[in-house]
Amino acid sequence: MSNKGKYYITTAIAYTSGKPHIGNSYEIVLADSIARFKRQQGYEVFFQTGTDEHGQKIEQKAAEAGITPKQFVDNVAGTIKGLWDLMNTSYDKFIRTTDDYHEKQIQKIFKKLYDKGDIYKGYYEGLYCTPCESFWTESQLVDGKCPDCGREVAPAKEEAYFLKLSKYADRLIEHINTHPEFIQPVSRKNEMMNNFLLPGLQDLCVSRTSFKWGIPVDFDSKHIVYVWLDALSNYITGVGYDCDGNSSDLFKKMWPADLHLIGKDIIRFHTIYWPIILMALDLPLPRQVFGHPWLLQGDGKMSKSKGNVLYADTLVDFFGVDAVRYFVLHEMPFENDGIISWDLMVERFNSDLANVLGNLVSRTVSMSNKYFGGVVEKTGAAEDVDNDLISVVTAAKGVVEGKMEKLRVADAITEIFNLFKRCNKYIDETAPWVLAKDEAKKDRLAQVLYNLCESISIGANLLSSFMPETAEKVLAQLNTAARDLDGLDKFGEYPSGNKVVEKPEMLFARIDPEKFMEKVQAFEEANKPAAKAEEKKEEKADDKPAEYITIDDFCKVQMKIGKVLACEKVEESSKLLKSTVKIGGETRTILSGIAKYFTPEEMVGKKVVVVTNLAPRKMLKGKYVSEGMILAAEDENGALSLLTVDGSTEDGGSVS
RNA sequence: CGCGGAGUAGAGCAGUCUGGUAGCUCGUCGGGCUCAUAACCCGAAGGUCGUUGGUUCAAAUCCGGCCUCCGCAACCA
Repeated sequence: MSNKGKYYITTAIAYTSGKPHIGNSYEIVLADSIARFKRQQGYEVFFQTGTDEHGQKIEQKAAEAGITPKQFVDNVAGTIKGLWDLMNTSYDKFIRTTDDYHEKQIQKIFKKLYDKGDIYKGYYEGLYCTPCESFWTESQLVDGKCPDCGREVAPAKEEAYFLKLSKYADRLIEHINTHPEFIQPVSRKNEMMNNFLLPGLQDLCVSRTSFKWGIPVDFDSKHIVYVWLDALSNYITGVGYDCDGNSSDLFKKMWPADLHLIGKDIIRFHTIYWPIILMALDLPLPRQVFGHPWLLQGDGKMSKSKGNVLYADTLVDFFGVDAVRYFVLHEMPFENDGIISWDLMVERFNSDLANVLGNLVSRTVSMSNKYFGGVVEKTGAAEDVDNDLISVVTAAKGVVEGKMEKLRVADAITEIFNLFKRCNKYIDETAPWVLAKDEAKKDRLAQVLYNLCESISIGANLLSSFMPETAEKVLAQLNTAARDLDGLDKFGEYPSGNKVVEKPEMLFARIDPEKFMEKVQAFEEANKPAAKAEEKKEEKADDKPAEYITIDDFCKVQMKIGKVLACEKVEESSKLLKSTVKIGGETRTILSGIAKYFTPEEMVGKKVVVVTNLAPRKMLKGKYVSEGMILAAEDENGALSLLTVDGSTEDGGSVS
């Protein structure tokens, strides 16, 4: 294998605030495919991924769960690593930002930049809300008040450290302009230039004092290093960067990274802050940052309470690892968001994996057995019809490489499947079952089967970066070894006289869509209560939901009949209706999140059940106060109906 | 006017940067074949490219207005 040099690829490190769903898992599979492909091409690849474990959000979540932040992130990081392993991803390094070598380096980096003057101590000036312990900018305020709690804010100053972005801005603009491949896709580049770089960069505040879960600034320990400075630096600390000049050989070989693969939402951090941090450290910039789009769920919104959030491990249970890899890679377009749904997955599974690929292998292996006892021989009995097959198959390597060069992974896979489709067509063109009837055409029949075995071998080798297990299984059925990419444009390497397996193994068993959807529904049903409980736990981890309440508890809830006198939409919200409700002698204003289900007109005149002793709740930043709750029933599909009383009960009547 | 994205055949998408016969996969219908996982192969139907103005010899593509949908944010007492 020719050595083409090194290739250092990273994913964004996953934030350990919870279990990643299938959309999050997509990135690691994408990176893995690229890494495997580069290895097959002959590059010395280093593939790094990991977890981002610091920050206020994690501190809060841990507190809610009643455990330490470290316990919390250990748990989630384990889950994430388990998922990455389940997806058969071939990362070389899994870094955690709580790893001690990383934390030490971050402190050193911070110190170095401080000594150099690129980080300086200043004051963060802004409008401060004391109870919320938060700074706000003018534009974030709502009616001049804190957007969180609606209280007054006051101008305040706080000691903080800043990174001199402005010092390097021109250099960065120059770099982006002279390296068109740096930010991919190109539309993102324009976004960064127009929105951030050209208007002028403000220095970035790179320390925090409002929480503790992070890496302390070692010479000023009440400050915590800004999580992005902490997280981004994983790309160098993970391969052994040392601030004092004692970097590892690995670092010297691998840096700069060849590709940072990230989600489109964090492009700004990777194409502005990160390059500037590197410039300040006198390190070269990564060659390319690719902001991939998102994988969204098609059939209805993902929601924990509906129990329909898709996780990689669930999908693997239903389809198997390689099928899931195929879905996410194939459905994800290059620039726009992709959609994933049960229907689409079943369709792809049946038509692409079972019909085109699985069945092709199956029919080829069984014909080889049927006609030649499994022994495939190159007899040289060629015909014109072979030429097109051979040219398609031998061209595939170059086409796939071209697509991969541009990171068009979905297109690369499509090309490989086109190869398999061409094979199916070839079978039809040559009709081996006809040849088999004529003893004189035995040599020709042998050559046809040989051509098929060779074509499938080449296809399977091309597929191995994307669906490693499947490629291996196909090659095993053809009883042949994996090849380097280099030779895949040559036809005829499959050993003549080779014996394929006796019985073809079914690679992908066709799925009956109806039965399958029944299974899915049963699964979602089964998961619903669990998901609901989990969500509740997340929200209120401290008080465990009691299974029973006493009659006394129940009596604490006062419910009365109210008559809706007036109702209007709340301008600022798409979900809220504001109702004026008469309950006996008093009238109350109640806001309800039911605007999608009822019009204000429908509401007026209804007699509804109202919880009257619920604490008043400020909503929409304190602009409104809701003084109770109108009860409604919700079914599985999320459709709502109001609890009303029939007939004669007057408003003010109590419910028990 | 909170930020961002999207409207192309029944479904999912490509094509838009760089204007020049509207394409792919699935589904549907018709035909062929029987080696194979009711699979495979061939053919057909199906689109005023969201709408409306403009630029141009020529617009899915460039420019402006409008409509609709989605994500984020806010919010569901």
